[in-house]
Amino acid sequence: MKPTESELEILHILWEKGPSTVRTVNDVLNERRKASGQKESSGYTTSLKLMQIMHEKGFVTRTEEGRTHTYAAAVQQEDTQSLLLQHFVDQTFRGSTARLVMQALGNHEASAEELDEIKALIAQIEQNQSKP
Amino acid sequence: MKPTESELEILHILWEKGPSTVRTVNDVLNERRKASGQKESSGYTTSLKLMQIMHEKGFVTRTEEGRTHTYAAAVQQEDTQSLLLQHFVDQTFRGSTARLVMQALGNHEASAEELDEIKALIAQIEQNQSKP
DNA sequence: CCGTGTCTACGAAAAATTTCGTAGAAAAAA
DNA sequence: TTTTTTCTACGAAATTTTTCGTAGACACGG
Repeated sequence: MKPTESELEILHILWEKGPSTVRTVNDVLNERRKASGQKESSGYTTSLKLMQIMHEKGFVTRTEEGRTHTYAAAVQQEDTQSLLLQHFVDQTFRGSTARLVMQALGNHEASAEELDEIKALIAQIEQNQSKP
Repeated sequence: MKPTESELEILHILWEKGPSTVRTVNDVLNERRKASGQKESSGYTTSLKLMQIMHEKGFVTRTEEGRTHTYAAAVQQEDTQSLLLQHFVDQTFRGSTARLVMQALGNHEASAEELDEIKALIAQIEQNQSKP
């Protein structure tokens, strides 16, 4: 299943910081929102509610430590990104991964190192294609 | 501004088929939805309403021909994809285009021709980087 | 001419997502 | 101990997006 936009924000924090309390997540969330200036800060109970919903959906696990709960991501970052990417490619590029990559490389300037990484990856894929 | 999911579906049809009536768009929409089996078919007035909203938002233009209206995309496909891509990279890969590309190339098998295209593009970018 | 079908406009229901207010329990501070 | 803060639970607003029902105008076939 696909996490919503807000759920994804929280997942990123859990992936990066590891298991965390609602308080921590909410603080980081608001720092980031403040830094980027894209969204409003949200109240504590908003994050709490979201994380409870994510728990119901199975996106996070929860352990009780005394009064407070500690949440941890229950889904892998790469799996989730892969799932979202699939949807995005279908929706925005009508399934053409090549178009997506071209657009991505065309717009944003990737560093020389990143380009090298990508070249290496392509070479590897070609290897596998020639020797199946 | 960013089109919603449904609005994007309609834009794809207008980009591909050129200026079209609501009837045509709705038919194609339902064919595609039926083919992929992902979503339910939607009624005529649903598409009509969506396209009216898109007109208000400026995503499409509209010309009256007798009783019926013909709609055309008012935004460029590449511009829109670029905008959506920007949001998606920020949201899902926290801004790392390189990660996105790696993930995209890693998951889906691109054809040899596509890989060649991408390699050519990378070469071109490297050209521009060495000669700024 | 008359019924039937198709078109637009419009409001509002339905669904999905996000946000918050309040209550009660537990902890911490005073 | 008393007060204040901090937690969870929960329901329900507020928002956004999608869908549909209905009405009135026009066209077309019979």
